[in-house]
Amino acid sequence: MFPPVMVTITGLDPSAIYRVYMDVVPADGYRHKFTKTAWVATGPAEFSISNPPYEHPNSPASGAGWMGTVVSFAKAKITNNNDSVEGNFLLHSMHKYQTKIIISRQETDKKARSCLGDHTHTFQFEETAFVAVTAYQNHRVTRLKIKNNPFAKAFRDSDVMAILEGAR
Amino acid sequence: MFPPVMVTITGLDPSAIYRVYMDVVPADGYRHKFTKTAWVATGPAEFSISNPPYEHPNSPASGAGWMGTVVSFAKAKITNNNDSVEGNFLLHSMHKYQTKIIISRQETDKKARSCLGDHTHTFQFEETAFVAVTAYQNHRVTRLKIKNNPFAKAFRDSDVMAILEGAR
DNA sequence: CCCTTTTCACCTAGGTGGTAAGAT
DNA sequence: ATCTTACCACCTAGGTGAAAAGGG
Repeated sequence: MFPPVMVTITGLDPSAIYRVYMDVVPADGYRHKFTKTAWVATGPAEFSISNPPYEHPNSPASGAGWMGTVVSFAKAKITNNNDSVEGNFLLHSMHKYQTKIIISRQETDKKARSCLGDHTHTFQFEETAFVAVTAYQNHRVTRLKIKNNPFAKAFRDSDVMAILEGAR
Repeated sequence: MFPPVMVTITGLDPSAIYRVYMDVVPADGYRHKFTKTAWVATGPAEFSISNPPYEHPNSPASGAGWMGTVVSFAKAKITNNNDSVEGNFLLHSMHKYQTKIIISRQETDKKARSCLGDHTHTFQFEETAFVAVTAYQNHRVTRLKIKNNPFAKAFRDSDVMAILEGAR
């Protein structure tokens, strides 16, 4: 996923141990289609696929560790392939999703561990909503990605880019 | 370090949490020199540098997790540079070292945590001994590395390799 | 017609020993 | 003379969108 979801975390107990997850969930109940300049709903969504949350590679870590830096989920991957490796989010193309961040405190006491809900908080960010595609539908998105992703440098400062800019 | 130190671990409590470390420590008290075909001691060692053990990236993990696979320390690095990043082993060139594996069980009970020695075991492997160098002294070592390290493929099946083989 | 898959050139990022120059 | 440093070509490994081919 690019650009990656990046969060800063505050308010943790510095010495407690936490696991941090990112989840990708349906943002609405429709299938979408890109028409001219905007996405429009074209019908009901496919049956939602259940994906386990992606655990951040730094997990588990202390509250102090999580709060010290920007937590980036750059390694999280999405796919439309049923045979994809574990750890990727299996999504429906042309469907709208958004991301959640889950922060779960690890209890050392076994009794406390049984009531897990009390120590887990979920944060949903509407601004992360996106439509999954197999090919870009909007040249402005393509340009945004090429401009900002280091791995797309080959497509910057090129004739293609100049033409796209001119066509804006 | 190549070839990497690789270990298999047995006898852990599958559900307990462990941290696994590799340490690099002096193997003797001498400075060495390569003469014709063998390393010989040439005098007393430099003052030993203290390096913290390298924690395996999978740490912490359950006993079941550690025992399921080969534990490889391929990412561990050695250096002779004082300004090197944290996490590298700072060694004296022309000195002999060997590696240790440290397995430490994490106690949830705070009282047990205070007497850490009881739950930490160290394993020293004489067969991992090596002399740190800034340039290879022995063509057989060079050949061994080129033959087995994927990143040295450029030097395989080449004129250089043929010449070295002939000179054996 | 619309969406998906495959292959590609072109990057980032970083691990090899060789080689020549530098340092003591 | 001996050891060290800096730079290099050449790899592994994998993340980009473009373009052409495939599928329903």
